[in-house]
Amino acid sequence: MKSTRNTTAKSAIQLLLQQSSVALSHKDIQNEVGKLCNRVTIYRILDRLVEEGEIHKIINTDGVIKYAPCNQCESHPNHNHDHVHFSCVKCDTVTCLDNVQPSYNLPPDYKVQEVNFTLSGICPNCIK
Amino acid sequence: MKSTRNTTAKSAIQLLLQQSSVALSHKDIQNEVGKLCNRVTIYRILDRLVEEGEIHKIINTDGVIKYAPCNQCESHPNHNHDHVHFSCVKCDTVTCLDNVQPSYNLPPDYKVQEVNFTLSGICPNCIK
DNA sequence: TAGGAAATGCAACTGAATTGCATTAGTTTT
DNA sequence: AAAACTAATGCAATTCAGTTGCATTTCCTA
Repeated sequence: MKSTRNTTAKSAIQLLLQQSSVALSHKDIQNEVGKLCNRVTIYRILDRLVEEGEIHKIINTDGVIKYAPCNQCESHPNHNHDHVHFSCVKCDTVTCLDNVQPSYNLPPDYKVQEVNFTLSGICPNCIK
Repeated sequence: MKSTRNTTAKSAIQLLLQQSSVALSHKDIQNEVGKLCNRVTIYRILDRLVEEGEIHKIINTDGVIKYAPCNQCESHPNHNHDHVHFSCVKCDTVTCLDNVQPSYNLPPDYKVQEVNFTLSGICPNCIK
């Protein structure tokens, strides 16, 4: 059986994501961890964390992939990620709005597995 | 003043999109038009069509960019693209659900400019 | 139909992401 | 505590999507 290990790089990246108020891209993380580990390793660690359900992937409206921790995963074992993300065009940050759940009425015969809902505009920090 | 011209390649691509029931990626279009025009030209034509408001861009959940015509643009001059897109994981097609408009309750001080709402799962064609 | 500008083709370039493989470092077992 | 197993890492090379510069072509209009 395949196991997963706790390495220093993995722990550092996981902590980084948990302490960040916004979602981080691969490049953000690379800038932050510096020479702690290789560029390629960051890709692989992020894949692993997604696989393990520790973080989730967000595709921003500009196509850039960002990552954020799954805040509600502990409390909800069968968690889904159907909350709203907000992408600020001014400060270029992506935030998880964990409490905002969108509603919609689909035609019959569509079976939804995942939801990806991103709003873009001006965030409260930038609107002032 | 800058004008825009109707070239054979542009017309062909526009027709292709209008006649397609699903959104098309750059690669889809390239396969379809064959040697009619260059790879780079397709990129530039798609940019132009988006600019002109003839088509809109959809970022799929896997990060692939797809394009679809703006069906309601003629009737709604100040149209927005806040309808739902459905991405089928089985047949890998993206469809515009023009009539499905999501609703959500944002915290105050968020100013929304654009909406990007993509559901993924199994489409009616594949569920049978 | 002639002139000016938009559009195209081609080649080169950029940057993000992936792959293969040798090496390193967690984890488990004795 | 040392050995052994294998996940994880680093590095170099590669792939792929998308962009840019520039010479040439094609469209439009005056």
